[in-house]
Amino acid sequence: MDRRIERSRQMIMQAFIGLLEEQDFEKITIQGIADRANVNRGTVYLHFTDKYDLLEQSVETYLMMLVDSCLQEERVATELSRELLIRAFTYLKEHASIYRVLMTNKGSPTFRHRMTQFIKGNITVVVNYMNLETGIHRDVMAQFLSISVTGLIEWWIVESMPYTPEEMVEQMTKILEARLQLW
Amino acid sequence: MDRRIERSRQMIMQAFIGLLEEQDFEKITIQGIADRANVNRGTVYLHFTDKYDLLEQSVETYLMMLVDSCLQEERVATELSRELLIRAFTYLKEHASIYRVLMTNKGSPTFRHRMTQFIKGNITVVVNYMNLETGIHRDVMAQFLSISVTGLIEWWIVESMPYTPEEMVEQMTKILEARLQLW
DNA sequence: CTGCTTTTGTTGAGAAATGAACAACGAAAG
DNA sequence: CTTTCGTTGTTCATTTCTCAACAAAAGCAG
Repeated sequence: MDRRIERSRQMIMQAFIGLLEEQDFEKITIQGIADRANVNRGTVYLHFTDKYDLLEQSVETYLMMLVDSCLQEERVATELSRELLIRAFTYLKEHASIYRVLMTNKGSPTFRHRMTQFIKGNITVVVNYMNLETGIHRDVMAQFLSISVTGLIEWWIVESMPYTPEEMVEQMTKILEARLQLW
Repeated sequence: MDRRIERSRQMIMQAFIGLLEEQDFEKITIQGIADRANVNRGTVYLHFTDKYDLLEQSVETYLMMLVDSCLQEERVATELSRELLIRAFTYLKEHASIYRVLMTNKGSPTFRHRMTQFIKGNITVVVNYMNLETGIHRDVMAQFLSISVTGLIEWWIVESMPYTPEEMVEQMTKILEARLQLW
């Protein structure tokens, strides 16, 4: 397919995220986005109907890029492997500037929400293969795991990644393998 | 003017310099440049006749960008001001990856040569306003100064900029103001 | 409220970039 | 030597992007 399309979309979304880092979503203008992307204003309308569509598509695109980065060869995650998680953390670290904006932007909780949704979809498959102790419902387990992973990732990014991807995954497995007796 | 032109030229030249950093000039292919620039191979031919033209134009363009960066408002340098030199060093530092390649690439001494030429052109004006001690010819003085500046800049870049721009300019003025008695 | 400016979304003509195809050439491999 | 193989430089029809102009809506100062 014509590489101008992908390039224009990329430049526009990048510029948009960049502006989102500096100013409030409502303050951002199409003209400003076009200027920063070094693209004609009309080109923005060629790919996105308006600001809100641009936000939505950006969220979706960057979520998919994150997913693709850790589902390299397997294509289907039948198990929540350590390597997969490490790849995810590593990718996030490499593109921290973008994902920090998407994660922390209070104006739109869309990205974190969509991310949780997606992780839950995948984790549900894994949970269905698990041997659960009696009394634990699979849907509760899936919800618990996905919200935990998302939450840990968000914390890690907000805190400017205080641990390496490996350490984070190590921590997560340790926590999950431990029998937490809080009461 | 159509911003696609400038953008394409930029992307191609950037990709070219990037490749020049990794491999020998003769080993570089138009296809490789196009790939790295994320541009159709035909587009390269739309702007440059061949590899050699691309090298020439890159040298000229990046030299002019360096010049523009330090001739911000004055437009004409009637005096070799400290500020002008600091701006030059600072700009070089900011775009070190590009200018290191252009400066050190043994295959083509073109950039350093053109740079010396240009500096000499400007310094000649300055020298004509100087009060010279008897016996010093203005053309010799101009040649001496321009080759000194270029040489110092080259050394500074090759050595990975061991001093700040301010320190370098300070050093230069000290050297020039000193009465060197070597024999 | 009333101008005044900025931003928006849309249009059309024209320019630039695209992919695909081509013949020609040199280099490497059999 | 002949046969691949990759690169080159060029062409062409098609698509995308650009610029400029426009009317309408939104934002804002007096």
